[in-house]
Amino acid sequence: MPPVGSAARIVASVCGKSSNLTPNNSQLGWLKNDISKINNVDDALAFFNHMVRMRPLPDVIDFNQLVTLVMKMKSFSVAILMYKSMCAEGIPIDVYTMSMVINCYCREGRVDLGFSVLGALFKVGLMPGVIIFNTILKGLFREHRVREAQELFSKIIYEKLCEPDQVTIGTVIDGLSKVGNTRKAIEVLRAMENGDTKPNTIIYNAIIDALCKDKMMDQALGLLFEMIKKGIAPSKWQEAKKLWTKMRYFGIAPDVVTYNIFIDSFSKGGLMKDANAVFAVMIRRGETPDILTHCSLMEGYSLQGQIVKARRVFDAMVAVGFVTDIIPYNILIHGYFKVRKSEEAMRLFLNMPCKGLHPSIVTYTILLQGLFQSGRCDIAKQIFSEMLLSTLKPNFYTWCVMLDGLCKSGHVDDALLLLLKMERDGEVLHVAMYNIIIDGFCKSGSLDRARDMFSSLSLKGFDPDVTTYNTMIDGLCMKTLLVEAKTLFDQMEANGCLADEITYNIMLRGFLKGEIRSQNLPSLCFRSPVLA
DNA sequence: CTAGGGTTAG
Repeated sequence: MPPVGSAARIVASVCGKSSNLTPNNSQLGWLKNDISKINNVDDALAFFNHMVRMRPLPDVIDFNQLVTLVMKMKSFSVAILMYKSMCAEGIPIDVYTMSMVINCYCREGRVDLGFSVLGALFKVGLMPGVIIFNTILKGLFREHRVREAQELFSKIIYEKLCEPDQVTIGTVIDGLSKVGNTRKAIEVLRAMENGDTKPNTIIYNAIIDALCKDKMMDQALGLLFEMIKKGIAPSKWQEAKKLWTKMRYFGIAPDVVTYNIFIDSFSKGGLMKDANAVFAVMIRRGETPDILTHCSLMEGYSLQGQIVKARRVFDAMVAVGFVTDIIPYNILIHGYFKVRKSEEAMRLFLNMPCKGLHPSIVTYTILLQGLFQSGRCDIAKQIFSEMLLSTLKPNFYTWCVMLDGLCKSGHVDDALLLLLKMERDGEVLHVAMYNIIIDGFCKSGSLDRARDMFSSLSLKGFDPDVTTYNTMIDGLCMKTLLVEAKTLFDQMEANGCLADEITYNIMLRGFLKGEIRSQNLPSLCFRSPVLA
């Protein structure tokens, strides 16, 4: 953590004195008026700097309002800087200020620092209320610290740390749902239905969303096994429908979010008829579709390759001024690449700045992936180097797309060079990146290099994952090195890495293709979920 | 008149 003392000077040096938003205390209520006019972080910082220097000091509420504004702009680090500066300058702070700072830390994935502010809060004799506990609960779930979140929830209830409310229980239900523990989430919901704090729309939405996403998982698996008929309705989906019915029984109205969840889920599952049916219901019940509703429909059509329909939704969104965000662009660009219309995708990309929208790292990642897939790897490389000169930083997905694109376009050595450069530059690396290179080696006939990289993984501090093994086993099977493949398969299980459907498919295909009725085959068949 | 929970893109 940076030292606290110099924060005010940092603020002062960052913002300078160029702002035209200078406090003017000639009239009563000037401060709130001016704060409400601020619409960017620089002005907020400049205004904060002036407030700090005013005598008498503005009220703590004024400071809090400014911090609220900065948080709405998602500039959490700036809000934290303001808080530290206030502490250093001896400006009074209250529970509101501290709860916001705790939230800032939580939103940045630093719930640990949130706890330290909580400690500071106790130290100055303040007591956290239910809101602060809710914030911390959310922060724990956000960092997948489910155990600790559940423990805190228990403490809240059994040690009466505070009186839990709808938000407390909603946060817990949402957190459990998001890690796939819908069973437990529904348990909490049942308890709630019988308790004093009744569930509301938000709580039902959280579970319905989780159930819909489970349905997607079922569908994906079904597709993988090529066993499903269209319109399959797995158990989880029935559960979602039951909840939907139940909501109405309890007199809890579905809202835009509820409809969006269903539309999004149907769209992603390729069930556009159902998505449109829900859309119609939504309209009939007087709910207004929003940006997300349209994005979901657009994505649904895109995924189905119905780019004309997707474009129609996009144009309709533009017409009503809905396209204030890059996400619709990203979805449509992805859609054009999907139907191999890379020129139109590029055209959209180049047009974004004219609309005052700037491509994000996600846009670039979509673009690079599309260009590689359509065989235009020279342009991809060029755009990538241009991007490196901008302020956008490649993330995990971007790196993977680049490495994979280079490998699949026959530039395995360039991919390796890129990975080595990433190692040198201290990029955050992941075993998935090595898997891509290993696959590239296997597919380009350099099995030895694949083996070398595989065995060097542990030296670099990475454990092979199921994909690493699958890749290597596949490479060995391709060369009908079945004994070595089987050895690796056994080693995989011995190392506690569980084989998945893909592993079995690879093994079976390899052994069958090799026309070797190995003694291992019967046992493989028996254990394969495909044939079981 | 200031603090907390739900649905979008790679």
